[in-house]
Amino acid sequence: MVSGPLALRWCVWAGRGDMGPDMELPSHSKQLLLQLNQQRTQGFLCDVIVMVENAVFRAHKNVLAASSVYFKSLVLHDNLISLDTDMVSSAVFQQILDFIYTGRLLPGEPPAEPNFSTLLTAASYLQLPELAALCRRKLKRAGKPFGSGRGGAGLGRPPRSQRLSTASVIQTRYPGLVDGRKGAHAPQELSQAKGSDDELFLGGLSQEGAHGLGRPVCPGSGEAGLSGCSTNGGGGSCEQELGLDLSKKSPPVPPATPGPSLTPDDPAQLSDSQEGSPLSTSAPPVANSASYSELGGALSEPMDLEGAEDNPLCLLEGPGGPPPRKSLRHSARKKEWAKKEPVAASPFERRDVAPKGPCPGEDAEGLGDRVPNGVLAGSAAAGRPFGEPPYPCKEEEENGKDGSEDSAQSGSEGGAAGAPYVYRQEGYEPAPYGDNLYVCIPCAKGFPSSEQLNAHVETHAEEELLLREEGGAYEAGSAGADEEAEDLSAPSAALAAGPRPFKCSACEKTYKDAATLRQHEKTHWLARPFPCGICGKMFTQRGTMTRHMRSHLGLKPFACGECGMRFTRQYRLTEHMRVHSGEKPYECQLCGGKFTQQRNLISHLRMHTSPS
DNA sequence: CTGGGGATGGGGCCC
DNA sequence: TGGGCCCCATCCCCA
Repeated sequence: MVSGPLALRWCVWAGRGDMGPDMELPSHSKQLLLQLNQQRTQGFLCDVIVMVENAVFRAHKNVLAASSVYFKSLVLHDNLISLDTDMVSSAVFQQILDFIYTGRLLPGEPPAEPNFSTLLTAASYLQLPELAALCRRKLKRAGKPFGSGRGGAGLGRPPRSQRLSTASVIQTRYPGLVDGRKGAHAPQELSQAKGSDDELFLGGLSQEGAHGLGRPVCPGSGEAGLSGCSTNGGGGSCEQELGLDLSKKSPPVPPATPGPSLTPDDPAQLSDSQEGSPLSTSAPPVANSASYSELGGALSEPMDLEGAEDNPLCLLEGPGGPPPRKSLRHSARKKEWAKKEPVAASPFERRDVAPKGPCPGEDAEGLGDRVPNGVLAGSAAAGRPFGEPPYPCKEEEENGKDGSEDSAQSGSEGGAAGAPYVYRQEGYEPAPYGDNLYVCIPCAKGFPSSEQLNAHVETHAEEELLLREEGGAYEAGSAGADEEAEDLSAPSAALAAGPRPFKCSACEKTYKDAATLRQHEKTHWLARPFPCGICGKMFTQRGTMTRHMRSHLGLKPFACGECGMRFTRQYRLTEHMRVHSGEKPYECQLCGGKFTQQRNLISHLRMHTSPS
């Protein structure tokens, strides 16, 4: 098949040349381009994702490669491309992508004359000679000096205000992409980094994204929209049916699972798989050009899948078919989330714009008028990798620059009462500076960021350790930590399994190292520092959040070698394998009943112990 | 219809 | 950061 751009070029060539007019279809190239652009906006057959700032754009490799040598080199080996945000902003890239697909410079959002300086910079960077020439002409005509370097008028990055409007640009242009509910758009996100399993799942992601974008759908376990996409028990077999090996660690699934021998040039691989894409490590590709945060922001009602059927992007419950069981389960679970976390405020705070204090007129939950777009405003501005959720990045936290974590409070778990370290969510001071939202209860000190509070807490622990090592009693009061004075004798039981000098000041638990203690102490916080970029659910641990993201994205790295069923966790696969092996290692001591899973034994034991 | 078991998904937490 | 394990919730099947 002649690819789009090739066909276009052929057409151009043919138009010029030897063929007679009767051999030429004048509208062919136009129609072709129109189709391609339409497909792009729908995400249909898009096989590359371009990440700019926090926005992601889906496109076709062929088209990009045909437009730019630079892209050509990039898309050859990567399905996920990250552009230098100093050279091109998401807003500018939006224009450029439009240009590539239409041959025209479309007005921005709001409609305005393109900034040819920034465009020129970006065009030069992206090696789009035609666009660059166009920009030069325009600039020359306007009598403006131009250069392709950084700084001044040539800056690729528009002013922050402009960058902030990216979401609205995207939203306006592709409303369906950002209008939906959780899951329905399952942004193709890579929350993982550096060769993690998730890296391999972009294929699945793309596929899922494509579900939502007009491709034939094979959601979860249900409708076989794609030929050969079979229903499979717990679902999730589509990847393998599509020839996507999403499993790095588990044994390859026999049917239709290509080995790693595929080269990047392999069309099959080009289609969806992200294997081997180094850039895929940090970027959560989303729909066509929806921004990560935007999705999150738009998905501030994450549990609500109602109405998703109206949306062509619906991934889980596509129209015209009974929702697969899994979808229902998902739906039910999401609602359960909603029940559990009524205060699921959007975590996507504009951290660098909004004051850490209250937004005027903000409601109690912090849902008010806040721009649900932390990444766009903050992370993106900071050039934060896409995969980074919209909470302060490590560096920022370490520098104490951020970490306000000032958005959502799940509050449903985490031990509000008696928590020693509290994120103060009420009683904000309007002052933009000096509101120390993180309070160490033992010593009543406030800190502007969780990281600083962390560091402070660590000093408590280290102090304690030091004092223990010196054999001295912990001196209360001197450091204002008198509340901790009482419990300094390490529980001997805990020490039995090795020294565990780090004791939680909120509970009796002890740990071997400060890091684990810190991790544990976060469970006592009201604030959960790690929000899901898709649904906004907050987590105390990054790992839990990334694992959670997998569930959004249908990332199932672990495939059963027997039946091909896939799982999000290795442990699940291990459990599952007992189904095939018949192994029932868990035995009820009361009735002798055997179980394949411990949890089912526990459930069974309850049956014994319950009054009924 | 109900209860029990099998199986799966997700979150919390520790290592 | 990921693995492993625990717990809870849920669905499906079957007696």
